[in-house]
Amino acid sequence: MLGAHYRPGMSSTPAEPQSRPARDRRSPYNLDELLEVVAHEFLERGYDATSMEDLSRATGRTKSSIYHHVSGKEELLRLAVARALDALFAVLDEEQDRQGPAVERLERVVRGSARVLVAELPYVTLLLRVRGNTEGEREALSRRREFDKRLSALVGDAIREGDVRADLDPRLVTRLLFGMVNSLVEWFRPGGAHDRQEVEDALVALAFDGLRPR
Amino acid sequence: MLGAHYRPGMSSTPAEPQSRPARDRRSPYNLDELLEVVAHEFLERGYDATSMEDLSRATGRTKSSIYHHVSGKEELLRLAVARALDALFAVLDEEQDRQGPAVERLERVVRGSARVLVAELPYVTLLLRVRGNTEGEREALSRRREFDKRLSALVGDAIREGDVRADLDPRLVTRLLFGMVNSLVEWFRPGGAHDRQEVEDALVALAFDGLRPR
DNA sequence: GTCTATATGTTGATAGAC
DNA sequence: GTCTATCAACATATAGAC
Repeated sequence: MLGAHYRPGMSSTPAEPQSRPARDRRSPYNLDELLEVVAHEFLERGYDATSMEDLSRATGRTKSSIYHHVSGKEELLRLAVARALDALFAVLDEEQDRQGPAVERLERVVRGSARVLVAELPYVTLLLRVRGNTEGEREALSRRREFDKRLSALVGDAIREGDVRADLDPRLVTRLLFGMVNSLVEWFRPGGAHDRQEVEDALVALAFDGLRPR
Repeated sequence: MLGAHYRPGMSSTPAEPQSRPARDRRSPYNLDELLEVVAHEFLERGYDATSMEDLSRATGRTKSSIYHHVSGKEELLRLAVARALDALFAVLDEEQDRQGPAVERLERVVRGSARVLVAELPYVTLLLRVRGNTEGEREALSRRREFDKRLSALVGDAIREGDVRADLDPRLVTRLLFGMVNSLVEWFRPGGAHDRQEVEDALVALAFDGLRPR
């Protein structure tokens, strides 16, 4: 049965003496390109189930060559999730010192987050799967909590200004709202059934006006 | 720093010759109890990062003893996620042959799903993290897709009956709605800041009526 | 049903030539 | 900056006594 009991490292060509890449996918060294391939591999099998051998194959370089550029597997994850966090914070920072009702800033943050999720899909997906096993992951979680706190404050402002219903706890609302936004990473794929704009609009429509026709 | 750089298997007592349990947590063999501990361990570190050695320690049994009852680590995951799937399908099956408007059945399914998520939190969380690495995981994903299909049909019915807005794609709405529901597993903890009923009500309020005051 | 002991392979990472 | 070769630690899983 195809793929049954497949485990990373259970190479299909065990005769191969070492980690020689199957084909030449190399290009002049470039961290961005390396991270792109690495993130893809981490997503496909999960971080822990992906071996440096897998990364070697996927990047068309030997393990040693990868170790020449980064300290190890953990740093690769750290670099990938930092990319996601930087992009997400950029959205918040842009709205931070803007004028206007909080509810409008909130809507723009929802749209901006959705756009970042789509634009940086692999990196954000990795970020959302981080569990805090290592120091690097715990730092990422800490930055995520800071992000969530600022979101919560924004929702709180919108409630106080009377543009968001006041019968629900702001922290609870924030969690559910961005739980919905973040769930995009579970199914959204570029070129899939729904395009970016349609998803963004549906997200805002559902979040602000709900399922029932008005 | 407590737990810094902790990795499974990096035992804090490396002098220990073998997998002897630190304390006696054993009880007459019981699959339910075993699964409960196992699910907890899988959640804490992730499935791949949890070794049989970790499970041995956590259950107060040796690895061999665990292998006496199950074929291996993969079967433990299979049993755990099957539990979640059975509970979720039970919710749908209960509504399946009920009368009344689809929108009311949809609300009950949302509430029922949220209740299952909370009641079977570890198992559902594991289910939602399954990526399809092994045959057992792929079977779980297949059952999940079947579940999502039935949800989508229910949303479609509610739209046709005019009780859910018709300007949004039913599949897209289903994904966002249950993305929000499923996001509970990321933060809900029994005894935490919010209780089950509050969360359930907020979920339904947000889903059906949205953030804006009516 | 639990244990001790061990087989067998993979893992992340390093040494050192080119 | 890439390679070949290799390591020590750890993984899943099994054998067989009690």
